[in-house]
Amino acid sequence: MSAPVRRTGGRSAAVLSAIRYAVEDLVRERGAEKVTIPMVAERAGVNPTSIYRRWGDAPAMLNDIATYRLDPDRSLPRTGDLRADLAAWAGEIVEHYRKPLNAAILRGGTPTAGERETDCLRNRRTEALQIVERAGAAHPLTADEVIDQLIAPIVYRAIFLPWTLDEDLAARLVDRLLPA
Amino acid sequence: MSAPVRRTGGRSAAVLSAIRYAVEDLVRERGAEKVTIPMVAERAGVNPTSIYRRWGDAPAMLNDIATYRLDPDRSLPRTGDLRADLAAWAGEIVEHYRKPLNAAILRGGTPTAGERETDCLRNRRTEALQIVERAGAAHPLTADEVIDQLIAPIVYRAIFLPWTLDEDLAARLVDRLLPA
DNA sequence: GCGTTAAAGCAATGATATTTGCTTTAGTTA
DNA sequence: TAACTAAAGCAAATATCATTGCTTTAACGC
Repeated sequence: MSAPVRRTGGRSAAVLSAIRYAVEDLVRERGAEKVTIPMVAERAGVNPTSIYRRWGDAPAMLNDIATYRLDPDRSLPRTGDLRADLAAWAGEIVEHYRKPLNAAILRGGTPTAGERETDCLRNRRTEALQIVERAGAAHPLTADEVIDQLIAPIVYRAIFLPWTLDEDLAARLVDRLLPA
Repeated sequence: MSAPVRRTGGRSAAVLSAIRYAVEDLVRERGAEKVTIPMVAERAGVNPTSIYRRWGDAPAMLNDIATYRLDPDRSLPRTGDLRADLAAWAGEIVEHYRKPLNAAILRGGTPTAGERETDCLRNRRTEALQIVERAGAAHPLTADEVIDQLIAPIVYRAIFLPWTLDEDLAARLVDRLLPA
């Protein structure tokens, strides 16, 4: 009774990739709320059943694909200066959500009541922890503060006020978080 | 060609009220993502068509009902002290989203791509403006700062980390916004 | 290569959601 | 209280989504 051997290459990989492109197009066109699985399947030239069996429903699919797009394994800024690190990191995230597609996926990937945090946001918290821990006792900054004052405003704007995500938002937020 | 005379009383009012109760029950039971229009129609003892014609789709309906739940015409705190006013106001909002029902409605009412801000959040911004303007030049505080540092963290937590909405969150956030 | 079987495709089915034209009810104003 | 007609109700027709058993394809390990 060992775990079945996964077959992730070849056709499966092609299908997955086609689905990703299809989802990205459709989310851009209609908004994440309105992409349905049969829709994605048709656009991707793939059978709906394949999607149902892989993810079960649309939110799960979106969440998975959103996570994929901001690489969880990318390297974090590490200049040695907390302010610079935070600014670079936050800037990266603002840049990410400035793309309408990513903002739309964020909106659509909102967790259902009682569900767990989305993968995408859990990753942000892990990164915040790394950055503040690296700074050590020099700056008494908690991950919660970073989430509340950097991530929350960015995500809030991405969801509700996407047109206010300008290039220097990250810098402004960091300045308020770490006054000179 | 004048605007048709609305008939909001009597039966229409009863229908609206029944729908509100039904939505609230259903959101509590299944989460906002999963309430469908035929579902609330049945629960409310109302014809689905009435809902389709009034709102068009479920997100619009949720947004409207969410707006109603935090009364846009309630009076704002007005102690004369900016810090106290902000704390009371933010506390009210935290309290609101501590009720799982309201958090769920918030999640479900998320705007679709390209759409306008939801009514509910637009109201928050109006309120923020009133509060900071009332304080005048004494405190150089902009509505944007209030949104970024009070509303955004609260809403972010309500959506993604609802279990972190504790009673003194509002106070902590205000303290960070207006250091002693 | 070859065999095993995971994963994709297909098709039929049942369940839901949405639209639409028409009828009925009853809110509003005079 | 009567006329006007907005809004609700009804029912039939569509459209869409989701599930399931079975068949076909082709990835992976030897």
